[in-house]
Amino acid sequence: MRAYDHQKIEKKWQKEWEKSGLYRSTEDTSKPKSFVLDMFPYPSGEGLHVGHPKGYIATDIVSRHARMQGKNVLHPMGWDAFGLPAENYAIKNKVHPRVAVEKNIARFKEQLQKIGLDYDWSREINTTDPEYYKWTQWIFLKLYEKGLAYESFEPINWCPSCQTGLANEDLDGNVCERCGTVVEKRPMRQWTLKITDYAERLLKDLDLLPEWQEHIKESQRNWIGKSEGAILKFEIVDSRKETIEGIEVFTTRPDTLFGATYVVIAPEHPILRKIKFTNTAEVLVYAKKAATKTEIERTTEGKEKTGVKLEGIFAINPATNEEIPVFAADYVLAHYGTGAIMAVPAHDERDKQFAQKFNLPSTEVVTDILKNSGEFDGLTSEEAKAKITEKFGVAKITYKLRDWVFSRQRYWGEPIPIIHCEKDGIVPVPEKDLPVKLPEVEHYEPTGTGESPLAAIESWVNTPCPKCGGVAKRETNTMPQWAGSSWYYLRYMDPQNDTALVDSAKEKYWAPVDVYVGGAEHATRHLIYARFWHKFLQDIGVVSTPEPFTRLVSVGLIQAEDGRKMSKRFGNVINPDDIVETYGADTLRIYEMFMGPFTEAIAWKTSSLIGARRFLERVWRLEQQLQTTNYSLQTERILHQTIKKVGEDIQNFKFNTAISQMMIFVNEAEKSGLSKEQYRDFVALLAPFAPHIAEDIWHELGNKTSVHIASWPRFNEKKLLTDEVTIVVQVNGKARTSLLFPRDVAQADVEKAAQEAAAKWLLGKVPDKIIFVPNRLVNLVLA
RNA sequence: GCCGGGGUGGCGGAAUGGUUUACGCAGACGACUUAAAAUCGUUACCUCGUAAGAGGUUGUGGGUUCGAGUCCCACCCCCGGCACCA
Repeated sequence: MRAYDHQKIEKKWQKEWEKSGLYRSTEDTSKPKSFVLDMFPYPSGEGLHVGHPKGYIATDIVSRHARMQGKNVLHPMGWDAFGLPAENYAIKNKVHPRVAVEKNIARFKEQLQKIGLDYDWSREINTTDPEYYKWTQWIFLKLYEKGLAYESFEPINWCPSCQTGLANEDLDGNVCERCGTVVEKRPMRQWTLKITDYAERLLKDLDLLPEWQEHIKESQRNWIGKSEGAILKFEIVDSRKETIEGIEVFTTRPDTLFGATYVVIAPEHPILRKIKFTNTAEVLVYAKKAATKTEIERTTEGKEKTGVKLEGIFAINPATNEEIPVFAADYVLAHYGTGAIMAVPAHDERDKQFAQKFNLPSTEVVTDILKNSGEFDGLTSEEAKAKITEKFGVAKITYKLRDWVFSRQRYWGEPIPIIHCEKDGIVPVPEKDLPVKLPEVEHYEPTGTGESPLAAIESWVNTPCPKCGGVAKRETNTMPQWAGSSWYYLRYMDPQNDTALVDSAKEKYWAPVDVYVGGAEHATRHLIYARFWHKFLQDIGVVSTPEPFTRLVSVGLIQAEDGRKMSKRFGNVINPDDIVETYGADTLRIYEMFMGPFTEAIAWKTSSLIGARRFLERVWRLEQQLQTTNYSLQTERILHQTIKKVGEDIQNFKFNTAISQMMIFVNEAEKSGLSKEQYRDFVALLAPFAPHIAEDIWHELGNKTSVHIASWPRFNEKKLLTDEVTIVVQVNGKARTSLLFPRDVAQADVEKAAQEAAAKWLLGKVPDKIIFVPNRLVNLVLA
């Protein structure tokens, strides 16, 4: 018998597949399409560890299965190579980011190819390729044209370690997601994208995505943070009761208006600098102090409320016409709602704490229904919300989602295609001049000044104004890490096109992505940004669907054997190259898919890996069990069960149970023998999981073309069932024994036999009731 | 605090309301071998019992049902998202 030499086999078939272009995708409109996508990696310097390929193996199985079902498959791969990880690596290792990225990509690609993934490498993309980022810049110009990209000067999150501004999405709480440093607030000029214009669609269209996992949709809902409420206007009066100003508050509880006993304004609110009160100096000191507090201080002070009363003025509760005091306090956030609230201590925990500290009155106005609320007494909260809003204000919806801070003061990113002209102000780079290429620089370290290192390259910065030809400078900020990944799936459809982002016929054929697999950590980052850009691209006619990804499956992390994250820092990294070398790519693939449910996090265990290898060796040895004459009916039945289950399980990403069913088949085939046809069908089922060994056996069985373009085996419904069934005999719901009957045996026959078999437990009594479940069980019930 | 997902042998895990622990890892015993590895076979939830067997068991406590890991109620614990967001 031939030995199972995984190294020889895997090398041989990988070469063969590449030579024959087996996995090339074409726009073959005669066939149904299947676009299977992985979140593309950023090529870090550490190379892959065994956790990375888990998702790629899954999409590989799904795409191979689709191909065998006669679908036209697009399963591409590329590199998300701009951004902080690549740049920080480059700085640390003192190599140019471009050089580092090229090297890392080569390494990643080599590692991926060893695993035998069916990527169409002719469609490989790289976000740092000018031919690619030309279109990232083009999208920015379109956003600018539509008023969705704007310059702003608001204080934003600044990472003192990465020395750049960040978007809210780049934070974990109040630390930089990349480096873990606590961020500061820093006012600076920046480019911002108006994602908030799309908040409602991003939220509502989650309903168009029944095939997304609920927790991802839930994260996005939380992140968008929609609140429905009202804006109510309170007059501000001085001590002579003369109106000096009005202030708007936002509330989700307009029904509690009669219980509003004071008003709180955020310390940053401009009205504090506009109106006069007797203790202006004290208030401004408080405001200044609040502004310098970091988020950490504001939230870790035990939520002890602080604030200062605005002396000499009052607000008028529009419902009660009572004069109520006004405070500045930092528990009210300037950037949410209107930056001011009506405080209802009886019905809000925070207001209650503040009221207790400052000894303020509290009026209960809602129990089951409204009370102490004048004409609204007796209404339910829901009724009162509508009526009070109507009478005293306007309905208003707010979102927690903030506009996307889109500029980075770093070198390694797409240049923002904008020119600042002394005369014409902001002038977009004309489309024909794209791409604006990232220039070569000697020093690419961040400057920390709020300018990117590009600002120092005068020959690049100084450029004539496209409009007037006069003196102008280029925008020197670059785009964030997430820009290139916000639309890359479209480029795979048409990677070489230099006249359009994507040919519309190709887009109509491939879109949307059928299955998208990647890490759950992208729920509120990449996946929100990509949905935003996609909707924008739909609005300008580039794409034809409302959502980019029909189905989203998040891959569960593979942790190190010690239960921690696999990281060079902990010295617990397992390199897939070593596993491929020693056990083979097919073993690695089977093991990773067999470990447990695909979406769950799970610890790597090298000692369990051997089970996957043993399984493949037993598959290999089945050749010895081949029978030329009569074949086992048992084997045939389990084969058909296996065909059914493996097909269904692949659809449902239940690879672990698909593999265990294949193991059950092998156990049976070893015991009872199998025919050549049965072996052939089984190898076809195995092919998506272990493509090399399957291909090798397939050819050994005399097939001349690849197993990977063979037809997926069909099962016969009639062959799934046994002729005999085991019927469980229960007495009072407790299993006592079991009996063998022909399938579909009559109830009366079973009842009779069961009572005899269970005589011992019936104690001579006759059952009061008999429950019969055909082909499954009989339950003899004694009262 | 709000929301989402979980809790089953020594371990990873399976299980349309119908014999809990499939499949695999680790273990024990046996076969083959001069020996070991590999391979094959047997065994294996817990308690009591020499055994035949009996009883118990899916985080805890209730409920529905002939029958509950699965459905309902309450609680405990773990993982994830949001969070002074009005």
